[in-house]
Amino acid sequence: MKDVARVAGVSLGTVSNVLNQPDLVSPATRRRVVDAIAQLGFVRNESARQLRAGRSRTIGLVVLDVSNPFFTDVARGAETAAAENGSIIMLCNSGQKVEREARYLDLLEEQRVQGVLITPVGSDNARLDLLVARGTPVVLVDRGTEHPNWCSVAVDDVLGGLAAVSHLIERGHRRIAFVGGPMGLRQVSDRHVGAVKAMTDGGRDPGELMLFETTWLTLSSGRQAGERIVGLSEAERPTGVFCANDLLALGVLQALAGHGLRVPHDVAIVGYDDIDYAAAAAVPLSSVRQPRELIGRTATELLLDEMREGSSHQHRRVTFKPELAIRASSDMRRRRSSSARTARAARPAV
Amino acid sequence: MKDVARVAGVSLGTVSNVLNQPDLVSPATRRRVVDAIAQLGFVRNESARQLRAGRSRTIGLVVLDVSNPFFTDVARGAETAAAENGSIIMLCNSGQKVEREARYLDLLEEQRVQGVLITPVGSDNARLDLLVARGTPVVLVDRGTEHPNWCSVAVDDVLGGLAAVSHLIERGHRRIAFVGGPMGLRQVSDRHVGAVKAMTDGGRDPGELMLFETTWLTLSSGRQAGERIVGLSEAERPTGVFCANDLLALGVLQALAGHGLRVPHDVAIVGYDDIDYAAAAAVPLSSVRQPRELIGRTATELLLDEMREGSSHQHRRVTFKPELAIRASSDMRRRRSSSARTARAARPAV
DNA sequence: CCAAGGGATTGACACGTTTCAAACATTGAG
DNA sequence: CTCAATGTTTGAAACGTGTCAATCCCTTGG
Repeated sequence: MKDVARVAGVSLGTVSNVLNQPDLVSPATRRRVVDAIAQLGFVRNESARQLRAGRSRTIGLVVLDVSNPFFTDVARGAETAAAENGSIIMLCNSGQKVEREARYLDLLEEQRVQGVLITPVGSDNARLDLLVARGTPVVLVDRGTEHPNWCSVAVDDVLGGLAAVSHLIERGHRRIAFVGGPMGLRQVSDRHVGAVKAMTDGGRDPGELMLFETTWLTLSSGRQAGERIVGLSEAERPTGVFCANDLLALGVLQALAGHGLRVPHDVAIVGYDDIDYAAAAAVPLSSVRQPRELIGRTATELLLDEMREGSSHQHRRVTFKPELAIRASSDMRRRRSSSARTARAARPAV
Repeated sequence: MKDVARVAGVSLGTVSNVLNQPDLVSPATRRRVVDAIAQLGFVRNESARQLRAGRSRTIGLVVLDVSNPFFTDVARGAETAAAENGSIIMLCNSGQKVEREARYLDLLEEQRVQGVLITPVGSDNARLDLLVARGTPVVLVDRGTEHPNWCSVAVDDVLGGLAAVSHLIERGHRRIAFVGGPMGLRQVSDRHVGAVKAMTDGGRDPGELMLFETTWLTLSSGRQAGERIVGLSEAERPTGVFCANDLLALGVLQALAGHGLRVPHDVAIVGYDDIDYAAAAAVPLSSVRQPRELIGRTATELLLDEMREGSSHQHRRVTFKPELAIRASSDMRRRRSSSARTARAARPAV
């Protein structure tokens, strides 16, 4: 900037004004400065701006798994909303590891980000509380909270789990399994709670709900769970499987197909998230749909509101309702010989 | 830091030493400083560090589409390599838009990133040349280059296209189509060139290769292309389709299935990238496999090398060979009634 | 012709670090 | 007791901006 000022024959302050408040500068000088900038190929130094401003123009988004299309869709929504505000999203992948999550939070705090949007790995709030206490707003993504110190955007996962398993029960399935994990993840445990509730509501013994716990929410974890299901005798084997997310469901589907089990005839499957690949799967996958981009967008907007409103901000909790999309993977009435329909019926949950 | 210094009863310089060169500080004072830091909850200001250092510890990665699992895998590889070096990856999504790409490059340059890893949208090098001229190293990802000013990591896309279409020809297909676009993307045009070459090598008229150009490399673009294919009469319809990437291939597959066409019986499909969902598709998808994480890792390492070596750096071009993974979607000999095999044969290309 | 007013420009300071020469303290040798 | 050597600690000077009170210059009304 000093060079620009010299070349344009003006003071440093004027250059700054041209960049930040052009209206204050006369057209003639403005022109000279702009030319000098072009001539020298001057590029603003964002670090210095941040240092001066005290805050960066970056928002941190910490997700569980960038390879999961659910999260990239959330990220896209967040990115759009941030761009409208001149902010940018810094995408961080915790990979479901507490240490990596902590490392990224450190990094983000050191960068003095405007705020953090996060789907936390654990349920330990201490680190996040610290962040908030030091002045970095936090918005919980894809998880509700009763915590007074932050906003949250979530989908009612209990309702989603309920809808999925109610659907399986309604279709006549008796041996039903839940595939998902780790249970430490709130999304997983909530969906499980919903599944259990559906059993109760359907007049079943909730203890009957079989549980296949997985370590990750990935395709390969799903394949492993699928192998375990395949390994069971026909009498033990569940006929309806609800998976905590679509990646697991796709993995299970792959494993079953690999062993010659037919979906939905031998085993029906319902996933969660309704990622684009769900409808494109070997057997189009029934799934509980979440408004993925909207979640990201809303979380970002809550954060921006919080920043603007300052101390007068009232933390808000936004909860969306999930929708069950019924496709071929579960769309067959048990104990009937009706052929699987492939209708893409999407209907409101519950 | 000033506060820490005061509380610990030392000077500012000492606090800095504790943080950066602890060995220089006596254990006793070091202890006092560390305690003060903990007590005050002091967090380094990365902006100030960067300002002082002149460079950030961030590496920019600009990809065409974060929703494409190919790129998230590349990102994972890059992230791992960066972490080993104490750097972090900032993931930017150009969404195949030139303006967004330009905007992100501006942003990255303003942040004084260590370097930029990029899969460019266009073939206009001017903006990147500027970056390099001003001192920000650039590594091209997933695209080769003859340009002297930067390193590149690529996969031989001509070879990949060649392998895919040769495979279709060898399986007895006569009407073959290429689905992909925009042709402005080097990856797409190279794969197309390979496809044309395969026609020639197979003794066909390259003019016979049908072309379905798409706007994007996405599932929905694939579905649209699929609809166009379905719309053709049986006599015109290609029996073998090579798609420029797996998302397109999955889209085509979905459209065909939706209209009752059987894959591979009526139409065989080969994709590109071999993303995880390829093997999990409705019909497991034949695909040209690229070492996705390795691409990201290698690109990052090239960049770090370039930074370390400074002006003595020799730009390098790394090229990987793709491998064709043959699965059910193309694994049937034309004009024979043999049933589709589901073998997961992966064999070296060509 | 003067004073007041207003737009345009300036200059100095602050932001939070790192760095490095200089000052200081301690020790051991002569 | 002095000096040199070694090990610690200090203080001040950058780094590149944004801000804001102060100054300058020009116009306008009296």
